[in-house]
Amino acid sequence: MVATKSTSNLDDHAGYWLRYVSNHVSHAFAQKVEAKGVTVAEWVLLRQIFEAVSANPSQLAASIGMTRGAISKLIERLCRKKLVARSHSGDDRRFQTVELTVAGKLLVPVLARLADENDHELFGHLKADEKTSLIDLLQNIVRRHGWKDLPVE
Amino acid sequence: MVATKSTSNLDDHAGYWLRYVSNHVSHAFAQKVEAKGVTVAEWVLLRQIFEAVSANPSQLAASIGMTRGAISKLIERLCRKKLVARSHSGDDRRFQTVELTVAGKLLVPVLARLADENDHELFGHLKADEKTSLIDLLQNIVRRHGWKDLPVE
DNA sequence: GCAATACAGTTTCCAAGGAAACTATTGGAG
DNA sequence: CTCCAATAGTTTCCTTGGAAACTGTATTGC
Repeated sequence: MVATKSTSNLDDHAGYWLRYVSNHVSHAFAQKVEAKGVTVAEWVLLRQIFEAVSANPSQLAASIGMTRGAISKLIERLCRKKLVARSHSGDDRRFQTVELTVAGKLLVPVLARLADENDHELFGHLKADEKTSLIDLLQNIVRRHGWKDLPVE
Repeated sequence: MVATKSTSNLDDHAGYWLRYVSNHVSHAFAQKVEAKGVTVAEWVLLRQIFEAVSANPSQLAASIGMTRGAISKLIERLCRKKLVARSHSGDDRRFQTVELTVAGKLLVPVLARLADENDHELFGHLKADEKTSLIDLLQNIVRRHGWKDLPVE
């Protein structure tokens, strides 16, 4: 008969290590993009707009997994930095369209390069199959739980 | 000659998926512990004090990877919740000792149970070797980069 | 046509954590 | 002994993001 530990070991939790590594990765990346005057959240949003070409705040909020309020403020900040622009293009005046400015379009590849560098610094030592199986495993978890959004924080 | 993509695919970054999954895991756990009136950061701190039996704020800050200021506030909150207690035990009056109260000691196993549940919900579908290899891989990354702290946010 | 409702975006209020200044205590150099 | 640097903890200020109330626009039911 084996006694059950009253309090299991924190180290056994995958979530613990996931968060541990994830936080370090984000933090390292934050320092890199900070030099370009951008936060991680801003990068994620820029990247999303870049991919979508243009989108409205609500779509962005849903795809990024932030509230509409947070996105509203984030867009406001990016507008002030002249990286994106808002407009009322459609006939329904409730909707806006958010697009990258020229400066924004120029910045995205620069930031993407930093993201590549960061990934390489932190995961570059993994063998190719180790990295793909890690990503596969994580994607499987996402699929399995039906997560659709892309949470930022 | 193959053209280089100007902007690599976000999905290729392990960091992206790591953060994606990690955020969801933390969020799910936050909702579970919220019912016990505790935040994730508070749980991490309680857990750390539980393991150390007693410690001073600076040690806790270092081991948890938060600033001393943040720890100070966190301890203050836990004191108000009667889960930990501060005292000036040593002869050096700059140091304090933080210990779990009886209520705190009783709560830790309850929260640990929730952590187990959460881990099982989110990673329970993995085969045993998949899970251990995931954890090994993450621990390797930590070791390789010499990270010693345990960042919370 | 006109409420009532729904929806997009904004704003307000709040909690949390980092940076750095601040207080109190200790140890050391002279 | 005294002044100064180092250290532990606290506090202040600031940024960020969520919750939920709020504004403005469109749609629907009557």
